[in-house]
Amino acid sequence: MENSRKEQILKASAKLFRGKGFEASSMRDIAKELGIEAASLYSHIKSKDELLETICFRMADELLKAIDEVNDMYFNAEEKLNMAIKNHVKIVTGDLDASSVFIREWRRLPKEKLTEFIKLRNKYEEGFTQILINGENENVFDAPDKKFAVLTILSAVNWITEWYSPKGN
Amino acid sequence: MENSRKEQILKASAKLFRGKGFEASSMRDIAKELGIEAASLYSHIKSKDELLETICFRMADELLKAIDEVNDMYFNAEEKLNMAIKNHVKIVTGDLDASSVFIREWRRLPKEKLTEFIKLRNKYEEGFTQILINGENENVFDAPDKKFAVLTILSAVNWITEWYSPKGN
DNA sequence: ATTTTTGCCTAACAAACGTTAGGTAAATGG
DNA sequence: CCATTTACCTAACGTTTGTTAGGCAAAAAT
Repeated sequence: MENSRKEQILKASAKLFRGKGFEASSMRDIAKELGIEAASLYSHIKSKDELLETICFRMADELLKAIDEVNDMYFNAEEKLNMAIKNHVKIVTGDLDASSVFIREWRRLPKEKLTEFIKLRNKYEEGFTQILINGENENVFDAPDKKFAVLTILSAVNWITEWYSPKGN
Repeated sequence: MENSRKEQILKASAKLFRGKGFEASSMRDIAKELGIEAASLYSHIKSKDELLETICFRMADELLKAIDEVNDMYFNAEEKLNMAIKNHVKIVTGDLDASSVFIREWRRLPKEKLTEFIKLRNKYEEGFTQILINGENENVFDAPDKKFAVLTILSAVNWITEWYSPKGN
């Protein structure tokens, strides 16, 4: 169940999408990575778009679940922010290929799925914003423009995928 | 000289590359933006790759020139860092389309140009690193891992292109 | 006034793309 | 032991892609 052919295809897709981008990675490239023909992929998946969708929405769901858990816990705002960032880093470093695609290639989602994705992403950002609002009430943070602060935090954190290597520091 | 046809093509390309990505923007799309046929573009440019190259390397050169100027000036490290970031922001906000392409689409450069581009980008980052080293000698900054600090600064600053609007705040 | 250059056009190209159809051999299940 | 499903194959499709060839009218240069 875990290493099904579909899962292997997703893994190979994420690797290629990360390296060369979504549109520059052809079905024939993905197939070659697995040692099969391009047409054979369609025994397991419906379309190329489905691959990008699955990768992006899986990451989004995982991140959303994590921040919801943090926000439901009864910690103070400082602890919450700490936990949220730690979780984010853990998830992102847990699958660098998929994360890179999630961060970098989501724009290539088909229009209809794109708006759905952006909705999820905004929800995630609101999770962070909520922590900052809590922090302001507790007088521990001072962030007049919360939206701005959240984006700055996430932009810095997301840069991980560019330099983090599993065996490096 | 300033609004030559080639310059118009570059402007339209940057806009499209930013919006839909390099590979998803066809020559026919770019031509339509200018009200001409795709084949007509080739009176002014050599290839589609040339468009991406010109956009990316122009930005790189402009940024490099700016940081070199700052680093040659005799300010203390704090002033230098301030100036460098201010310049970066000014350049990036000066042409958001080109900057987005520079930040987001440089990966799609042809292999040979890609390594050249990365060399320039590293040089730029070293400009920042140099400032942090100066600051450490002057005991005004404390950044044990300079490479990391520089990337964090730049990642935050580059996020501008995602939210900054010429008429907004 | 005549040549040259410029800036566009239409038509077409070969290559690459995502995807479908139809088949085959091996694994699976009753 | 036979039926069915699974996982792959080859061949081909229609479309889109970047790009070239060749032409034509207007503008610029001589």
